[in-house]
Amino acid sequence: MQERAFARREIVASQGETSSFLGFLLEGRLQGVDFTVDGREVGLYFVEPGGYYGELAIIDGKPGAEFVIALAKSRVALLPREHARKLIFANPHIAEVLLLNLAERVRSGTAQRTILSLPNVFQRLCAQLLLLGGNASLIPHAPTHQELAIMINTSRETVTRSFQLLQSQNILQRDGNSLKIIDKRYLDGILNGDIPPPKT
Amino acid sequence: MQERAFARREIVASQGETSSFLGFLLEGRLQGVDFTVDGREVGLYFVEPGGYYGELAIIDGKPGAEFVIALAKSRVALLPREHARKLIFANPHIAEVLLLNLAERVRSGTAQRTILSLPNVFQRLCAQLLLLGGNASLIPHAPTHQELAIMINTSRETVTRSFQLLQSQNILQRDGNSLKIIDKRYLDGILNGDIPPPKT
DNA sequence: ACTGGAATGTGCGCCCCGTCACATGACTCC
DNA sequence: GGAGTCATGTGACGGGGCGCACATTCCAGT
Repeated sequence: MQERAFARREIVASQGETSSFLGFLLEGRLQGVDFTVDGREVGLYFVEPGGYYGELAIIDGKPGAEFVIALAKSRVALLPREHARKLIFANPHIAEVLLLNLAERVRSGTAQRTILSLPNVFQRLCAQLLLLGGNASLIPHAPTHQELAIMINTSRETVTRSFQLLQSQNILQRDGNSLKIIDKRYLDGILNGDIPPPKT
Repeated sequence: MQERAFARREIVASQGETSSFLGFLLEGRLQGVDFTVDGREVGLYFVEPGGYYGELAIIDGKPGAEFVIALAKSRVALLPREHARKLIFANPHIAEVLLLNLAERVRSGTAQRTILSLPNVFQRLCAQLLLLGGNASLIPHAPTHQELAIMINTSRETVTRSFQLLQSQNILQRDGNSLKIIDKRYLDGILNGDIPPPKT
């Protein structure tokens, strides 16, 4: 298993290519992105340290449906495809783990889909922030406004404006490269409609 | 393996319940739906005959994240959970098939996500119709406008209006319960921007 | 420390489409 | 075959937010 480093904005895996590796993210942050026919970027998922990418190609041998891009300087460990396949099918235990992981992938995809259905951009942003934060209140290597925007189907400008609002209300705080969620309850409130999304 | 029939609009599997069956759709059409906190319906996926639902619960034992509803009168074959699990883990070949199927599920989820990123409703509708049709030009048991609307994040009225347009241009044709795509090239054209989406 | 590029911040006009309200048409079930 | 329910059609209105344009700030690399 070899290790490789990627600079910010570097392409980790290309759409249309059958990756010959299963990649584990050791450090940094990755994003799966697709492009619509008209050139618009679409954010599919984030990969956090401890996560991985490229399982689909390992399983079905089909070319990747998306690009994987390093959002921050990242280190990944690469497991060759054949090696990975042997590992999986020789050991039913590993196969089960993989199944569990894939199931988790489907579930997180569903969660993201549900976020997208929120009619209001501000709500979508709050939901995405909660998802990013998980239980922790600190989000290291925070994605840029643009990277967030394509995840929640909106424009970069609108994300900026929403951030302004959140920061001025002391809900959110920027700390260099990280993002700190001060008032999680407010985000929750926006999400389920207890607090109406602000006008401008 | 027992068989069960569901009437239109009947709930096949409930959100929050750990299903104890893997269900194969023999006939009809199912839809996976979720609800946002504010009660809005969200369409996640369609299940066509030959497809199945409830694999996630079989794999990870967690409760279903969504409802599964019969869009038309449907028949399903139910395989008990423990039975399914034994089948899967006893036979590495079956496990691989399941992995392949799950991978396909992830890929189709990604495709749906990409559709959602199209800024124009009319484009999203055309994309969804192409996806529904697959290679065939006939869509049996066509979903209602409402059911389509929640798949592509729009309102029922807008779908109706778009349908009016498509039918008046002889792109699409309704035939009772089925839908016939007359001019597939037009839909493709709308999708990749060769043909600009009509104004009203 | 400089400097160029990236990221963020902000005003403004326009238009798509969500929502409401209601009409009409289609199917099912007594 | 009548009645009630569900699906489809259609107009009017209003606002959210996209897109454009530009200013400012941050930061990495030399």
